[in-house]
Amino acid sequence: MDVSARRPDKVQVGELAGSLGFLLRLAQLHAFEDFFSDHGPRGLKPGEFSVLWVIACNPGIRQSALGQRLMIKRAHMTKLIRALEDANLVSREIPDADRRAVELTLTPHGRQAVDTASDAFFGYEETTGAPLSLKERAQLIALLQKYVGLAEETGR
Amino acid sequence: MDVSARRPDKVQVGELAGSLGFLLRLAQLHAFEDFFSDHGPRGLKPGEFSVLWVIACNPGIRQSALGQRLMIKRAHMTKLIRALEDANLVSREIPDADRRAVELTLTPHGRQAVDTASDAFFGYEETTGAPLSLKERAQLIALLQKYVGLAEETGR
DNA sequence: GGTTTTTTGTTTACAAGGAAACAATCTCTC
DNA sequence: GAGAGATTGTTTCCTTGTAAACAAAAAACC
Repeated sequence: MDVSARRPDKVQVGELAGSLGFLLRLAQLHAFEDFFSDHGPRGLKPGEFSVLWVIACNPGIRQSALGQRLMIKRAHMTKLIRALEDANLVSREIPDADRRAVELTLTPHGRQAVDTASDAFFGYEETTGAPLSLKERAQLIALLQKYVGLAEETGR
Repeated sequence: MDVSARRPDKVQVGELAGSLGFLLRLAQLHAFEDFFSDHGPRGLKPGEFSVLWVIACNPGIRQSALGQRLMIKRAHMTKLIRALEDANLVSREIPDADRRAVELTLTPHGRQAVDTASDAFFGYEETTGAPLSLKERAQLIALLQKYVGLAEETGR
């Protein structure tokens, strides 16, 4: 074998380069790295923003439904929502119809935080996707939407 | 607002559905979920397998180079390699030419583990990608390769 | 109507992964 | 060749996320 193994850019990954799971992991890390370096800590972290955003889109949504759509486990969701409640961004209400559940709404402060952050988040999204052309980026997004079962539900 | 927010399948995510970072996170979780449910705990976890695999492809590779290619931070890499060494799967050797570095090789036991696992891993990969056609899946993989800078290096 | 089963959220204990400070070695410059 | 600075790996502490056991309420069953 040669000495190329010491040069990071010459590392061979063989068949792994065709593995969907592997590529998705790499791509996600890549996207987050972009996000944090460029965009910087503009207050809300991506996870927090997505939770707030979805609550804004679905006022009164339950923790379980939110967690299923965002693929956040219940145990973790509890902590997230608690933290957001402590930060006075969301309010929890237990409906009379089902007293196990928790219905989530944004506080005025939360609504304002989402408003402020959404420009930065979605604006950033436009400019990312470095080595891809706009067309390729759109194609990638469409395929991912289909893969995760999120197609055709955007605008409705 | 309507009551649809309680039905997990009716949750609206708005513009988030077009966010590359969001989709990548969802897709990765989706892929891992597939993997663990179907494939089950066949010994090696995905992360461990990929590390062993890349060491197999690049004998004598250094921890830093491995970490850069796999996007694993140095602090974490130390722990991973330690665990793999304790399991007698890799061996660490400090080269005379640079005594800071650590060069990694598979032990015979490690080589055997990769051989056994690779069929399961790559075989599984073939069958995954549920709602996508074979063509779409190939397209997705090609786009991801380009996005993460892993194109054209597969077969070499 | 009373018992079982399921759903929903919480708690606790842990695993995965990262940031920052550190020590050792190498490299570069003078 | 003697610092100054960069690289490599390790350690410690912290954040993020998960698994499993639990409690409370609803739904299903008989």
